Parts: sequence; C-alpha cells; structure tokens
Amino acid sequence: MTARGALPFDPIRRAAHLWEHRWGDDAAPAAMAVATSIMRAQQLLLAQFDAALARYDLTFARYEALVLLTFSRDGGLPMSKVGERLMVHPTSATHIVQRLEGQGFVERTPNPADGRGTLARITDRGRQVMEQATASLVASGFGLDVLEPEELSEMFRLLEKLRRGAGDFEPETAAAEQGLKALSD
Amino acid sequence: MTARGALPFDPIRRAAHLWEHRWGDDAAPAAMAVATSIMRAQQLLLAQFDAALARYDLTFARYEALVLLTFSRDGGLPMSKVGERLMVHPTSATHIVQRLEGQGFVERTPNPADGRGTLARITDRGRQVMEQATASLVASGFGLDVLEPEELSEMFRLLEKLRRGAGDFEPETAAAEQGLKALSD
DNA sequence: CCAATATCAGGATTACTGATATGT
DNA sequence: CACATATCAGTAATCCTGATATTG
Repeated sequence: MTARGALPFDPIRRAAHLWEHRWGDDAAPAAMAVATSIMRAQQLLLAQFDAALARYDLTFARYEALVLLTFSRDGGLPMSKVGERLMVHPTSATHIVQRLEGQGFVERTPNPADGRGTLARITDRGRQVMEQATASLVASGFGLDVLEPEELSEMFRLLEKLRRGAGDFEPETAAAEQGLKALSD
Repeated sequence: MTARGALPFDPIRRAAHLWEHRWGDDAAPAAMAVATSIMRAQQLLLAQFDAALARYDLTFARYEALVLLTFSRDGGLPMSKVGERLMVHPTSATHIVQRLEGQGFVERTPNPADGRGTLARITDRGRQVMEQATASLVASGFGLDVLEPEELSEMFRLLEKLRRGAGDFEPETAAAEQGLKALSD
C-alpha cells in the first residue's frame, strides 16, 4: 500500500530507548511510545479496513456513516447529528453524505421537524452494502485477531479511560469503569 | 477545534451494545469497539499534539521528522529512509521535508554516498525548535496523563502485539514480549 | 538495459475557515 | 435580530498512481 516493508525491529521501541537516554527513566518515554503506537496502530487498521471495503467502493468513513444510519430510528438522522456522532467536521459530514448519496446508499430529504435541516436516510441498497461490508470486516476480525478476548477488554478499558480523560465524553456512571465485559449487562 | 462537544455517554460503548444485539456475544462487537476506540484515540491525540505544536508552526508529522533526523547520525538521512522510518509514502516524505526546508529547519543536500539520493539534514534552528516542541509535548504528558505507569506499559504491550500481528515489524527476539518496562534493560 | 532514488503532476479524501441562504 | 442548520468556496495536508530524470 505504501513505502513500508516490515522492519526487522520495532521502530517505536527503538525510539523509546533513545528518549530514555535523553530524558531519563521518566514517564515521558513511555507516554511517547504509547502515543506513537496509537498513531501507528490506527494507520495499520485503517489501511486494512479501507482495503477490505474497497470492493464495495466504500471508505471506512463512509462505512461508519452507513452503520450509524442503520442503527438510527427509521434509518435517518439530521446532518448535525451525523457530524456529531461520527465526530467529524460538519463540512466533512456533508461531503461524506453527498458521496454516499451519489452512490445510491443514502437519500437526503428535508427534515420535517426543522425546516433548516436535512435528514440523511439510508436506502435499501445502502443497507445491503452495509451488511456485506460488515460481514467482510467481521470475517477479518477487524485486524485484531491476534489479541485474546481478555486483551480486547483491557485494551478497550484503557482506551476508554484515555478518551474520557481527553474530554471525549462525560463519565455517566461508575459502570463506565467496568470494562468491555460489562457491555453484556 | 471541530464540531464536537463532549457527549453525555460513550458513543463507542453504545455502538458495541447495538452490535451485541445484532451479532450476539461474539468477539466481533469487542473487536469493533477496540478498533473504533483506536481510531478515536488517535484523532484526539493528534488534535492535541497539533494544537501544542501550532505555536512552533509544526504539525505532528513534521515534528516527527525533526525527531527522526535529530536521532540520526550527523542529523541527516536519505529521503528513502525518512519515508521508511516515518512510515509514510515517499511523496509524503518529499512534501514534509520540503516544508521543513522552507521553514529553515532542514537542509537538503546531495547524498555523497549515492548520486541519485538526497540527504535531509536538520539545521541548528531545527534542533532548537525540536527541543522546544518536545518540551511542550512532554509537559502535556502526551495527552496520556490520566493513565498510570503500569497502564502505559500494558497499553504499549497490547499495541505492540497488535502491530506485530499486522506485520508492522518482525519479532526480533522473545524480548519483544516483555513489555515497555524492558526498555530500560 | 534494468533497478533504485527522488521529484513532480494530478486526483481523492479529510479538516478547517469564512461566507451565505434559510429557518427557528 | 440573534442563533442554528446546512452548504459551498477555497486552502491545506495527506495518500496514492503514474511519469520522469538521474544514477548505480
């Protein structure tokens, strides 16, 4: 996909070593290593997802929009909510939905509840392609097959703590601390 | 920075719930939640880093290039190595280095060891701004202040396992399994 | 001549700012 | 009138595919 072949060592681990020599056994090298690892993991996963979704002419961003609309009441959502829930800029939401509309996966209609607004609604074709795309991603294990179920739980817990600390959402209850396993409750 | 205010709940946790209703208590919902969390964490961290680096007229991508060159022998590296180590496309490496060159943070000279190649070398001004930028990021805890040292270690271990599984690098020795703490050895 | 090393041209996606038309 | 809801125009960053000049 791009200019990398697998290196014979972990470049992030190597960089952390160099940082330790420079900043000592502080928390900084560990934080740097984790931050860089998250950047890199995202890059790897996104490339895998986009590759798996290419046969449906979808990007991961457009796929997420289809999933969002699928799970919405009546399959529709105001554009403002689309941007908010996808956590993208309003103009990006406009672009994504316009692209999906051009593909016939989404329709845009005036919002009957607000004359200013536009409602994005998933079409039957959109639902079909979303089902197929999801099956592909599920079959690929979302690129996380190497992790054990307990590791997935732990990873989710740590990432949720990180996101909450970064102001991604407000802690609603103590239940938010219970980890992914608590999802079944 | 963009269209998001903190939601009163974790949208990823909510989505995982919906997936469970649809796909059962499979591994798929957990994998989906982790994958989405990584995407979101990367987005949040990158926004924080770019905000912290804006006063130095740097993006995180250009900052990483400066760090890479700082840690290289003589502060210089062939363009091919820059792209490889930054894990970006060769044309992206060209663009990043050209931008840094325009800022006076990097010089480009012919590679004496290979007439085809170009050497990117960090300048004194580049080293200065890199030091200041690093101090800012370290002071911000890389956006990971909420995590305990043991949590950072665990997170690194899990992300490294993920990256290795995705073919990011080849396992060199069993030492790679030991987690971040082993960095000090 | 073939392969490697950049670089450039150009298209696609996303983020963001600022302006705008419409409606609450 | 102030505010909210899109949308559009335009800038910038990044990724990627070719094409190209130079050199090994």
